[in-house]
Amino acid sequence: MVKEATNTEIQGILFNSKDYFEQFIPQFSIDCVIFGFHDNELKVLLSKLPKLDYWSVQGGFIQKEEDIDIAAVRILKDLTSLDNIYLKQFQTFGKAKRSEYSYAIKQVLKEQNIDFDAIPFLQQRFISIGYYSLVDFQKVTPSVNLYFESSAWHDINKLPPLIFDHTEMIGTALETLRQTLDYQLIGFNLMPETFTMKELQRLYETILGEPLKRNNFQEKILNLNILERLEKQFTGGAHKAPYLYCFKTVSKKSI
Amino acid sequence: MVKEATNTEIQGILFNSKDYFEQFIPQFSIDCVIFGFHDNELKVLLSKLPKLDYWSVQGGFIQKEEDIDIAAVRILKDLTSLDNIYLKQFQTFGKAKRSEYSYAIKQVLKEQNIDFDAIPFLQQRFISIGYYSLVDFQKVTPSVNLYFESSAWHDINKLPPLIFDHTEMIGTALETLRQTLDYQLIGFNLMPETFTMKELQRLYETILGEPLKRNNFQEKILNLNILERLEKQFTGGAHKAPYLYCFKTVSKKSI
DNA sequence: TCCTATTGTCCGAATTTCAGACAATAATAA
DNA sequence: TTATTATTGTCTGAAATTCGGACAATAGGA
Repeated sequence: MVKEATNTEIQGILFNSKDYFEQFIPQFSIDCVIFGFHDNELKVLLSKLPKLDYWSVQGGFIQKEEDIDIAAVRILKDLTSLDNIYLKQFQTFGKAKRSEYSYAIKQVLKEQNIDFDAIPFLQQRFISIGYYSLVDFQKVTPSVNLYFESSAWHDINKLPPLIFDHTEMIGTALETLRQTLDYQLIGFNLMPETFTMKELQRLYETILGEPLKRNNFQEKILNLNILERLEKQFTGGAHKAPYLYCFKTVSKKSI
Repeated sequence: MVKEATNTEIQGILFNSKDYFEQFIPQFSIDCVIFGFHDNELKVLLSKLPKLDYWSVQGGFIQKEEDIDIAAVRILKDLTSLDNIYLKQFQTFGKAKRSEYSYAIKQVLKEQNIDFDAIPFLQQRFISIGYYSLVDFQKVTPSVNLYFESSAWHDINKLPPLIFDHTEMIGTALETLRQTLDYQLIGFNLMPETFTMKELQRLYETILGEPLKRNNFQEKILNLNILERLEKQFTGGAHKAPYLYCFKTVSKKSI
């Protein structure tokens, strides 16, 4: 077991490997699949490795004396600056070889003075607890984790190359979201404050991956009695204007 | 971080703490909630702490280079001697203080020369990945883990005092089982080779916690076309004898 | 003023779920 | 042998739900 501290200069940040071992539980991470809805597309927030077309679900580590659910909230807040968000654990990923970068990737990173092999804490195998969260796209201000170049939203149907088992991870998160949507009203967490019925229908169609009947969808949702009808939205189209709606409930988290 | 090996004599087994650190990932365990069905009751297999009325879901540790799913299969086999069993991960438990024995329990264990405080590997906080499995009650030959006195099946509605967060763990496993039963035919994993329709109905009623209509249950199950009707079962009752059934499918695991 | 595209709602058909009824029958009692 | 009893297998129609088409209302443009 590695114990010695090593100091590494990465992107101008003096990084002390010993800090990791003192602060966090080794071999153990939390990854957070963040879903948002925009332009009639379901998207996930991903971060890009510098100078590589490889992307990653973002995450973090668990402090020595921290509940994992608390850690997940903290990590999500670091990544999105959002609080009080729908956030659920969905699966733990633990293939022995899951968290190894390919030689090619390591080389490119080394050219940029990022050498994970020099950070003992990161050299070990990691088991990762997957959480997924549903956020209001408009409210997120993404931040970029250490070692990454940028963050961006990606359509769930057009995912870029992903590191590790992150493609599978997003797939499992989406499948969990789908199944949960069938019997819980979590979809609303993805909507802005006000919205039309058509926009809500598009969200459901995107998540479920199938078209829904307009009349029946409207009837079903209205019968749930969770929406408040607001003023009409005049979009300028040559047709009847739709109503705007908002949720009756107070806390999004509890829906 | 503790590195030194300590030897401890427990129940006649010379136990080397260093082995733990060399073989397994620290702070990380797998717990396996094993469900069986017998006497019209849904039961879980639990192990008892010696001379204490405290019981535990059984589990094990993950080898350094072992996939967690593989580890779960290995652990289940150790506990039940069964292979090729329905086994699914359902949740990971990670409260910071979840894996601490009370002072009172430690005292009683110490009187029997079981001193967990003397085993550095076990002194740390543990995060545990919960798996649940569905087994044919009749086929299980339970084995008892180190440190435990005996194993026994317990009715899910009459659980004894449990250590750590194991009560919650069993509750979550049961809830997962319930929800999965609604759209997958996993119930069959709990049945013996042959059974009557009434027995199958009792299983469903026990898991779902609600009575079902005999006629509609029979019709629905038969329409699924997964059962093969065998000979009648003459039990000696003064009434029409029911048919025995078995599954058409080959592998139980795949249902 | 008419036309078009979309929205909100209604209503009947199709399907599924639900509940009662009844004949069949294995063992026992008369 | 026959009647009785408890349970099983199946049928059928009612109730509830889902599904799909139709149509009036309407905002803006022609």
